[in-house]
Amino acid sequence: MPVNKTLKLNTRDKNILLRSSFMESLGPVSMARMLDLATVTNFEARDILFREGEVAEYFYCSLTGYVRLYRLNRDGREADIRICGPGDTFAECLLACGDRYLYNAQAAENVVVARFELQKVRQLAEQEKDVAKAVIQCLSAHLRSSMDCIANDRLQTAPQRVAHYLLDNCPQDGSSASIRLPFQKSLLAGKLGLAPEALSRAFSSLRRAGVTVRGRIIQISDISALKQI
Amino acid sequence: MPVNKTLKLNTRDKNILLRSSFMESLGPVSMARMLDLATVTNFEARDILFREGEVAEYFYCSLTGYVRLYRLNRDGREADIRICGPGDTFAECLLACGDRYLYNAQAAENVVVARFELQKVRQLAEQEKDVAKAVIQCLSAHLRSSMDCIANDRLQTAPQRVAHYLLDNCPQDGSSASIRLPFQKSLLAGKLGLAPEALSRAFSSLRRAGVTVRGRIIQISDISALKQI
DNA sequence: CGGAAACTTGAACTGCTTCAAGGTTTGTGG
DNA sequence: CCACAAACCTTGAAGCAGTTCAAGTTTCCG
Repeated sequence: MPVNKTLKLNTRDKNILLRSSFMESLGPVSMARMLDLATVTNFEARDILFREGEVAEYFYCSLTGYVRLYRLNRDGREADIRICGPGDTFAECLLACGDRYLYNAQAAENVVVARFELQKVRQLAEQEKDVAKAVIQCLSAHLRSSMDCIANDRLQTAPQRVAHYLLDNCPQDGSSASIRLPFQKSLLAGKLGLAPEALSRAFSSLRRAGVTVRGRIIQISDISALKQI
Repeated sequence: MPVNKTLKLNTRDKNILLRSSFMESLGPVSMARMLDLATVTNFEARDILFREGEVAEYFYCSLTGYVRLYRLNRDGREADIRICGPGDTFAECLLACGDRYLYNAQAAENVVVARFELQKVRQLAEQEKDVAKAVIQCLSAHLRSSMDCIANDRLQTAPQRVAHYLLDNCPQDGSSASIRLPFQKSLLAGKLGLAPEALSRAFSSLRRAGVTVRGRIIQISDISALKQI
């Protein structure tokens, strides 16, 4: 069951929120008004934040931890649509229209989120130009990444998707790198549209390209070799 | 080669443009100013409107015919991201930011499009609230359909995707229906993330559910049976 | 009516899923 | 700090959905 205590923003949460892609571009007035609207909520691992089809009251911003957005088919199989980490907003496409959530949201671990009443943010976006602009920026970024996801699903094999993920999350400079995954491998698998077993096999097929996996730590000995995959 | 003659809007084109999802909600002032910005261009089947990575000057609205948006992988394999018909806008996510096209656009048949200089529409969206709102509506709708696409790709088999498409494009009332596809089957295949052969096999597996195909005409004898697929 | 393009069908193959079993990591309590 | 259990991950084997290639058929359009 969700830990539904609503808390005041502490300094750390506030900083993450102010630096989120949604809020960072706001002017001081809009920023203060958005902060006024925010309430903080904790969820434990596996808690459901909301379900597809439920009447939607809030849009969200993760402050700590990862949230899975996913759909179910009739047999109960799940498909992840997006994984949201600290600073990511979700359910924001309901700001334009729509009164029901479009997917399920589940805490992948212990999570702290800020939420905002959709109705109040809609009003604020009417009044303050920079809020409307932030909504546009945010929808646009998500649309881009969704289109990337469609293209990647349709064009790339499992090892290619993993290589792509590693290169995207890897310091640009240098010929080798080390990454610590910010979440469980099963979450990464879902994000890439794979079963956990397929992710595991993809990692082992990348060994020949110099990728070594130990728990959440991934060593890449040759970045340019990985780009050839 | 593209037929790059720029023409004035005729009455028919103007009507389609005014009823497009982007323009329909605009007030009279914004509508007139958008019309001022529009130029009309024809393309022949297979012409490339723009390529991924090119410097982006315009965003587009189809007035007649269908346009494929797609990406290429290194081997030259293509994956469709979206199919745009009359009244659909594309490349609009560049309004928020970005100076290069994110995908290739190709005319699937003879096509008439309106295009708008991104820079001028950006300015207009700054000035006119209803234009900003139309951008939000438009991005939001595309984000929804992209998320649907991701979920469907990951959850549904080929026959299920086809059944889903038919039900979405089918009059709601009655127990049977007849549909005329608005484009070639190979385009539908791409839209659904399938090879043409897989679409063909999906149709033949739907025969037992009362789906009959003759050219572009598709008869559905039992809509509720199709919903069970 | 004729030719080109589009579609269908078959057969082989590839890549991912599923299921099952064994191994590793993680976190907790003593 | 260690031990232990639970959760997570890996590996193998089998199966299936969709792709690819090739050949034959239908549809479209001048």
